[in-house]
Amino acid sequence: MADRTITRPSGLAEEVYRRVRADIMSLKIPPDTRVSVDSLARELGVSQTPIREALSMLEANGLVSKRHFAGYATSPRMDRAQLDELFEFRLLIEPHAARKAAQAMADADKRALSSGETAPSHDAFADMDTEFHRLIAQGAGNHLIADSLARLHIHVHIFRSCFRSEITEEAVHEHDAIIAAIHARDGDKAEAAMRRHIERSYGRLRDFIKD
Amino acid sequence: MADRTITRPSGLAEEVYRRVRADIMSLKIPPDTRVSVDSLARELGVSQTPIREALSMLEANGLVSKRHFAGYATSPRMDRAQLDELFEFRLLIEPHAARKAAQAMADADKRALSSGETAPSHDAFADMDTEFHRLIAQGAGNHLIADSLARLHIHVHIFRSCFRSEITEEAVHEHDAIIAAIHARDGDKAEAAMRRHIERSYGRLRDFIKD
DNA sequence: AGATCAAATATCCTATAGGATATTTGGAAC
DNA sequence: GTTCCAAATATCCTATAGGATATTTGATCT
Repeated sequence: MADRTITRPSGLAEEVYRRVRADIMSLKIPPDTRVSVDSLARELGVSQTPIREALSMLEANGLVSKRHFAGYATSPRMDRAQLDELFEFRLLIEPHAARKAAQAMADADKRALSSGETAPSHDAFADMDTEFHRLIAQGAGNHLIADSLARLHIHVHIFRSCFRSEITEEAVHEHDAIIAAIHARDGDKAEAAMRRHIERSYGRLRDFIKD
Repeated sequence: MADRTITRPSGLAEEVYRRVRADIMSLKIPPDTRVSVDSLARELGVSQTPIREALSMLEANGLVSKRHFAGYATSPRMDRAQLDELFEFRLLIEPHAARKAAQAMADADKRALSSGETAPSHDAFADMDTEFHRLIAQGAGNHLIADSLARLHIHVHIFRSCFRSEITEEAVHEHDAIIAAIHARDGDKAEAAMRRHIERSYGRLRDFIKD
């Protein structure tokens, strides 16, 4: 059997982008850490040019910052003010997305929504949570909403990982409430359940920050 | 008198980024047009590397798209579906921003808000409109809101320029209503006025698209 | 001991050259 | 006249070399 996969090289830059983003999200590269173009080039075995392109894209997405003649560094961990701003933004977008998803979500996505039952490890729960919110944002049928939330969830993921936030039964139950409302195609309930979920989630994460 | 300006070179990449973004917004580079790295390098008199970094950032912001081994091209003009998505998003964010701005905006920004009275040319009105919405988003005190709206307004600007949308007295009056509500620190009125402004603006722009 | 300054280092920034690919152009066949 | 195919071109992608700058280290002075 020949290889039937379509080869879409897509360029080294995007490959590097995915790799470095994964390293940042897994804290293999911690927040507020210098990222050397030269080191990355040697480690990944590619030239400096695709590294520079990848870092430029990461900078545009707010994961690293550049200072002239001083190189790149990962963004520092969110402080209290940034966490507040992020959840204020999520409260504007995600409840509306849940309402629209309840009204218009495709059946295939609705099934995928409730497929993940078990959440054994911390990483598995984080991935499941990311996928859960991604599916709902996608179900809202608005690419701007989906893209914005994807960007924000990366930062939430990093923040949670910094504090080894344990898996809470509460979050699972809150997810279940949202899933039930979407399956019932009840927009009002889905919006309210999502709002409640985000507010509770905000409360749980806020406890990790004192200042 | 010596030069008291702090020299912040900030890199050629950012300089190129601003320049190309300006060219795209002014339609000097029309939508759906190929952008050659080599041509830009020759035209701007710099090497290819900063051009590549600038284009990577523009791609992350959705102003150009890249295809492997086929180069960059400006994004095509928004179609009806994209316009709908964009204004759905604005309706989620900007009314809330107007409410918060009415409650918390700094006095200096409030004065700047009502400074621009005249709107002689099409370009001048476009700039004034951009600055108006930028000030309100900034007044909301949330960087995520401000950054998101700045990105979206670029696309609105391009869309409007494509159709040589004339200056409407309506838009000016709607702006005045928002300004009055903010000066009165009336959050409810500011939010409602902003919502009305965006809905009317959407109606005016939608007429340019048939499909 | 602490602070200040200069040299050394590591890193970034820019420019140029060569290999690989998509696009375009021209011609031949139907 | 239209369609198909092959060669030529323009462009991108990658790699490497040299100049410029920020950071660090170490010694000297108070």
